[in-house]
Amino acid sequence: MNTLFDLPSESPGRHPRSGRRDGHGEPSAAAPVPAELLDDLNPAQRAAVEHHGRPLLVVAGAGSGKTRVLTRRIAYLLAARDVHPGQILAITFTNKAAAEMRERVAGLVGRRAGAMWVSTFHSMCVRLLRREAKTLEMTSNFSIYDADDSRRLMTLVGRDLDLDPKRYSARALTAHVSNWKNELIDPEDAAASAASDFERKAADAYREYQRRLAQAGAMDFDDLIMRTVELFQAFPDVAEHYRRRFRHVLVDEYQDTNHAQYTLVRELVGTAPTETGVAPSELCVVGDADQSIYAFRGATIRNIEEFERDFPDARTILLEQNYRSTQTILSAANAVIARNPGRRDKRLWTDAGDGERIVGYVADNEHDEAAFVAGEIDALADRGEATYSDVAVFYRTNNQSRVFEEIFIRLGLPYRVVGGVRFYERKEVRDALAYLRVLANPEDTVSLRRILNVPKRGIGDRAEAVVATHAERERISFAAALRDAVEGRIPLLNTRSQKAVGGFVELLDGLRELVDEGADVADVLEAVLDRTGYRAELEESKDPQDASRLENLDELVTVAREFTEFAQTVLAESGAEDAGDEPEAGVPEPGSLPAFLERVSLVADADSIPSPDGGADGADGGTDQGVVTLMTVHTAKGLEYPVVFCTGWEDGVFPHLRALGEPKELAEERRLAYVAITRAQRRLYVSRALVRTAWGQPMSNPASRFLDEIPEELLDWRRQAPSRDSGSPRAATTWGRRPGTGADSAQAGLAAGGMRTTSFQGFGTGRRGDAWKSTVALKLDVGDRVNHDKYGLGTVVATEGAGPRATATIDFGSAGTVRLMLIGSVPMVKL
DNA sequence: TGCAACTGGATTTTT
DNA sequence: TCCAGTTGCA
Repeated sequence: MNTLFDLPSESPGRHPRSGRRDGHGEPSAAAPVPAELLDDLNPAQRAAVEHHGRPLLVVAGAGSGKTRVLTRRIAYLLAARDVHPGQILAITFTNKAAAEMRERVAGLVGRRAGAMWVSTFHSMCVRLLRREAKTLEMTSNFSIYDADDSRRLMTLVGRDLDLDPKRYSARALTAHVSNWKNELIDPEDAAASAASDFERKAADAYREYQRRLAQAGAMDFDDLIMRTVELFQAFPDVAEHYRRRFRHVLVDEYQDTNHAQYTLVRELVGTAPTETGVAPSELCVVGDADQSIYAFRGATIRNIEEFERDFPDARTILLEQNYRSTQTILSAANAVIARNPGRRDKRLWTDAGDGERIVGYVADNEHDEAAFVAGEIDALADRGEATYSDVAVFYRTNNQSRVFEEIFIRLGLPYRVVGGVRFYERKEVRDALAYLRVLANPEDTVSLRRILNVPKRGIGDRAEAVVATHAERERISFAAALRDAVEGRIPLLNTRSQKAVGGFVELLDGLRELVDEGADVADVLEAVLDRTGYRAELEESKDPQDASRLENLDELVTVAREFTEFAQTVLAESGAEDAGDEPEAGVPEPGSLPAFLERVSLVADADSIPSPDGGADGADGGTDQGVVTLMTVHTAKGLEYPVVFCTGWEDGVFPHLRALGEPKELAEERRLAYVAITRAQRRLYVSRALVRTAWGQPMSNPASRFLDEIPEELLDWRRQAPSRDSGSPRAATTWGRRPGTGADSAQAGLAAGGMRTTSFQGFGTGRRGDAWKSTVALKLDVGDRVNHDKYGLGTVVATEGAGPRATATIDFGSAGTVRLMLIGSVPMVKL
């Protein structure tokens, strides 16, 4: 969590880490000579740094020195082109990236870096929106709702609109709304273009959701972007103000931008001079289409693919020389990604030599796979070829971490799982923050209702509903309705509840007094935990989970404490020279409650990933060997490790089951595979399991098609699948290497149009040598009618395979079209 | 109101 | 299998 405090720099001239070597082999700080900034760059990198004028797209392959180019370019703008730091806006996706960029630029140019804006899309927008709140006629004090808050709000909306929570789950609705916002579609447009029952209802929900957000003085993550775009489009003078200010805009990870973000960038830099003659700003975007793995969150790869069309005069520079991996690893990555259709050809290369071959392993099951990984890590450590912190284990989905944890614990291998439930997503942390949010913004309904009865104080669902109804009827906020309740103006509320509500309101008032007196955030937080009885309740509990909840709350208090102290140090340091600086409009006072809330809302804690270069920043370094890092491939993006284990390379796992029938999703999975491979510096392992237990059922999984796409000669198979003619009882299921050509289109054709693929299997694992129950439960032909326990009535539209591999594709009407395996206990009868 | 039993669903997740 | 969210009962 150490990047929590050093970004963005709110007060110009502040740069807590200046003077510190940044450890990236950059030229020394202070006044750099322009030539020195170019010295150690390759020709393509240099061109990207020196380029000026037209919009620039830097296509930066994995490990090609992307951050180096960005930071050097900024330093070069300052040193050689006489650009003022205040004219620079650099946008990233993560705080971590922003912090790194800021730090590295500071290492190059020193204190001047402080005046740049280096921030994430979201914090930049928050800053703009708070500043321009008056223009938009909203409070500058708005709460920021994350996915969980949004879902809660949507649940309320769904109930209000009488939507069946099964058909219209808050989850599905918020996803839909998010997509609309990413596309800059407002509720009216959404309603107008709704093409299905679901969309019409979702559009209704969208409108109501927005109304309630506004009422609560809140914005969700997507709003931050969308509203900023609206701001620029509705008020050209505001847009012009910022364009005049930011003459240089740099965007990192451009392949991950969604439509709204793209539009925002476009509005910011402009494409033609304004009426008053402000020319477009200089734009430089950096990215790699092959590493676009967030389409499911609205990122659209088209932004980078069509950059030259969007910005007609643009120049593109390709960075293909890789400084991270061996040629073997790069060749594997190149071969896999080359299978994606319609991509710009790009081939990573290195002069670092071939290195070791990639080790392949076919395990009997996931436990066997984990044992292999653990054994291999042990062996590498024993031989002194790697320390634990050199090693990362990747998997597709979080639940796959379990088997690794089990065996690592058993063997005493130090490890750390990154991801999963994050700190700020923990219930107790969110509860505590909800109190703070209500104190900062009394109208924040979602937070208010969250803590209304937490800890339990006798305000149950009924009481809450009565108050909510009152609020609706009187067209007042929930907070105001609570006050009405206290004053006995809600007849339906019984006296006991009324008393309880009274106590709650009093509690909040008391806490708010504390805030008004200017108490430190940490003290307010302590007061919350004490006065509510939250801490006492956890302390009394015997549940061991509650002990860790307590620890988390203590950690939160520490974070708050450090936040205040940091702000005070900065104020003290900058006080002298920056006196006379007016507080910037819209920026919360450093160290204040709103500032703290903003920070924790916009910070993810992926920051706590132990750095592989030995300088583990986690507190759990344990041994001098560090710890092995376990994470999903998604979290691994942007990281690198000397030794990488790619596990679970099975069709249905990676690529994920739900991607198998969708060429677009399959392409994204392949990019994910590409990301996984290119994380490795020296050694790469790829493994799969023949049988894997999923949802309590053992599943036989064929080899991942991505495995087949790695050229044979790069692979050193440590263990192969038993061959077809080995005569073993398992022979019938051999999933040997399929002819690895064009399999995608065939698969795609098989599973067309949003089809779901499910298999039901009821046999034991091969390991124990069980004979196959090769009885096919149902013999089906095209046209047969069936009744399935789950999907209901259906018609067989296709059959494939025979014996244990027989499958049928069945159209269940409104329940969808499903491909089922027919082996074992199929919950379905033929009619 | 609060607890226990039940049901259904189940990727990935920078902010 | 495991979790969260809902329902039914004291």
